[in-house]
Amino acid sequence: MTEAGLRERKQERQRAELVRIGMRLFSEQGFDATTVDEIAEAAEVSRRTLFRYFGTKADIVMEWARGTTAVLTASLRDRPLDEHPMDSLNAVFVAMCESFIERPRTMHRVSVMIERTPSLRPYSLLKHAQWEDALAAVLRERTPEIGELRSGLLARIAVAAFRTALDEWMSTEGDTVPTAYVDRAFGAVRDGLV
Amino acid sequence: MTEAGLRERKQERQRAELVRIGMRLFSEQGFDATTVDEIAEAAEVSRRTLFRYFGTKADIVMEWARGTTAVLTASLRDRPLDEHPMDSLNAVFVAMCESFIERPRTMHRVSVMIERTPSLRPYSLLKHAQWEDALAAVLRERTPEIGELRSGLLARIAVAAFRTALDEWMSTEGDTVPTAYVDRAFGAVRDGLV
DNA sequence: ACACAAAGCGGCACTGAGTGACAGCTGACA
DNA sequence: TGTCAGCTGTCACTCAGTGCCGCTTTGTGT
Repeated sequence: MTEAGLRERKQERQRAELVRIGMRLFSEQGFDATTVDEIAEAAEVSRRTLFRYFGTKADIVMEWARGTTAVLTASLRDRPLDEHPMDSLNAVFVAMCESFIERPRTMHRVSVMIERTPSLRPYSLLKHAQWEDALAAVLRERTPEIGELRSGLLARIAVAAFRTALDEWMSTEGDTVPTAYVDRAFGAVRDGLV
Repeated sequence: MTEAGLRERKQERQRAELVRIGMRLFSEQGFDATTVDEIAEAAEVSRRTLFRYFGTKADIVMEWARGTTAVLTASLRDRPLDEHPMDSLNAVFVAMCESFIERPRTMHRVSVMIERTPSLRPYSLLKHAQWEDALAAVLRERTPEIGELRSGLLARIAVAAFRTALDEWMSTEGDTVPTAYVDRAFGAVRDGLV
């Protein structure tokens, strides 16, 4: 049994290709207007095969979203262990914003598109729920004694802060990346909003 | 044009009846295992008519859930103004739980059905987002000087606390209503989780 | 080089959700 | 009581998702 055989790598490429083609068609024609058959045909696989890679059509979008989750969790794993978890989470979201620092307008346009398009709303929320679960898991992995309740709360409150910050920022022109808004929201949480 | 004609009242009753029957079947057999035809047959309407009342199968669950938003906002409006907003929100969620105090097992079964059925997840998140928006709006309506940031954060953190509490409670047998879990989650938030 | 087993793949047929069109019925109102 | 808008059921269709089966590919042992 080879560690990373030809088969596995081929599958990974195929999977990535399907996501790429699917996301392109979705953004061009809309999610509902794009059929699975179209994606399968464009990727030159059978419909049945596509459903072996992705259980549902929405899973293609979720696979794409998983990329952002991976960025966040990797970033959180890099934070010093003696830092307060909420400060780590603050830093993680700020870092994500800063990765778009060269193209603030693009980030603004995409954010508004995703958050303010009604048919896309459920997927955005699904993505945020994915963030919450993944971040809570990393918190427990870093300090197991933190517990389910505390890790779950911290992750959800952090995502809540980010969503609130993004909400404010989306009402602006978006000439700059929303780091200041994120810091302000986390600051409000820290300063005993409670 | 009569204010509340026979037709309108008949429709309202029909609509409520469909929700009642649908929710009963969903909680008995699960959401995916229940077909629209079953619900239609049990309610003695045609499949097509059911789809005129509810655009999708999930809308039946959403209609049921919509009631909860109204309950929450009404409950929040009744809280004393000198109470700390987070305490008001805590009380509001506890009150919602207590309204199910006679049928804790039913609440447990329905909660698990809604939260743990993958195809229902987006709708559950949509419902929570609806709660957040509605509760934030009531907070601003009660004390306009609270501002967008603070009201948004408070509402989202409250819903985060409730979701975390519900998550823990759903892992139990559900012999009792989750009031204790809710209080514990809000307590953790209050006690400077941050 | 050859054979073999396992896994992936495509085709087919099926169920269930959701929709458009059309025809029949019924309640509101003059 | 007749008229008509609006509700209802029937039918036929598209698309998502699944089980089954036979074929092909690929990793592996001899």
